[in-house]
Amino acid sequence: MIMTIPTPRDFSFKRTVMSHGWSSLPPFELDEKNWVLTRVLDVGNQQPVTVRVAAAQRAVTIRADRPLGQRAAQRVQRDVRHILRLDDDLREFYRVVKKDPEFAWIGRVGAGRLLRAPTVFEDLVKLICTTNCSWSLTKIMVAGLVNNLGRQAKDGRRAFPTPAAMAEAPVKFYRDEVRAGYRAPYLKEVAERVASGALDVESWLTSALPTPELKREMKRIKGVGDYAAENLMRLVGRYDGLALDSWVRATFARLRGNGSPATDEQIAACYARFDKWGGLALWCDVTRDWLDEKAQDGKKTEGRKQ
DNA sequence: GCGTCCAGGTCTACC
DNA sequence: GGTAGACCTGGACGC
Repeated sequence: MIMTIPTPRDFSFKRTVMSHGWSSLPPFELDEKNWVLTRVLDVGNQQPVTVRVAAAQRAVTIRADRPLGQRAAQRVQRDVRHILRLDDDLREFYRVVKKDPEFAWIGRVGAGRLLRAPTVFEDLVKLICTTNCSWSLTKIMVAGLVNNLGRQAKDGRRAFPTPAAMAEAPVKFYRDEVRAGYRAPYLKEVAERVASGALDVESWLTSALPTPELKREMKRIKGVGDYAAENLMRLVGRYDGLALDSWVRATFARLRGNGSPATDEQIAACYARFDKWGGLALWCDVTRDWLDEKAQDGKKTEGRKQ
């Protein structure tokens, strides 16, 4: 079954799927040769569906692995729109960066849409799995979650586990199978809170809370600090946090400090002129050459976060 | 192959 | 409010 969704004029499929490391974490799979993004999507109680998403003329095409009813098809289209940020309006961001010759390229190439999961819960869990470890360990942890707890699609691929499935697994599972180490009780706890309804992380997408308050709410989750909260803020559409980690600091030093380390305050000052878009301008700045590097040598995402 | 050291972000206890 | 140490793992390195 094939579906087509029109895309905004300023949308870039490649820039979006390559916007950070999510496309290399299951259930995402990225075919960088043919530029096809594959993943398993949950469509309610029925069996999950594997979809292959690719760019077309001012549109994306979605190939589902089986015929879908109307409701399931709508759910798939909603998820793809959400994942690719097709409904995000970045025109103001592009107007702001256009004024700066060093950043005007962002609007020209359609950068700035950051790939995300169909649910805030999945993004949150994955971000906890990126903290205080190498990217290779993040991949091991996420694969452990998906392979052990995710529901299976027709082709054997698996969806990301539901909060309920994660809540049922014991802490020992997170420690021994997922290799989450000290994060094990954090993952169990957040899954239990979301599954029970005590914590509604999906509401963060439309929250009216001021950014600092929303960030405080995110940081109340064990395992979520400044770095994880500010990255999650970006994925719910708020870009004033810089989400600094060791890779961003080192890349900033290489690009803008002639190799000399900068303080966090100096980094913030560099992007202050972009106001509420500062975090997005920073991220576009430090990842500008990713697509070029891919084109040149197929460089993987190893050695960096996200 | 084995042991040791290091990097990574957050939590907690302490001042 | 700020700071130091612990948490845990994979990878790099030396032997």
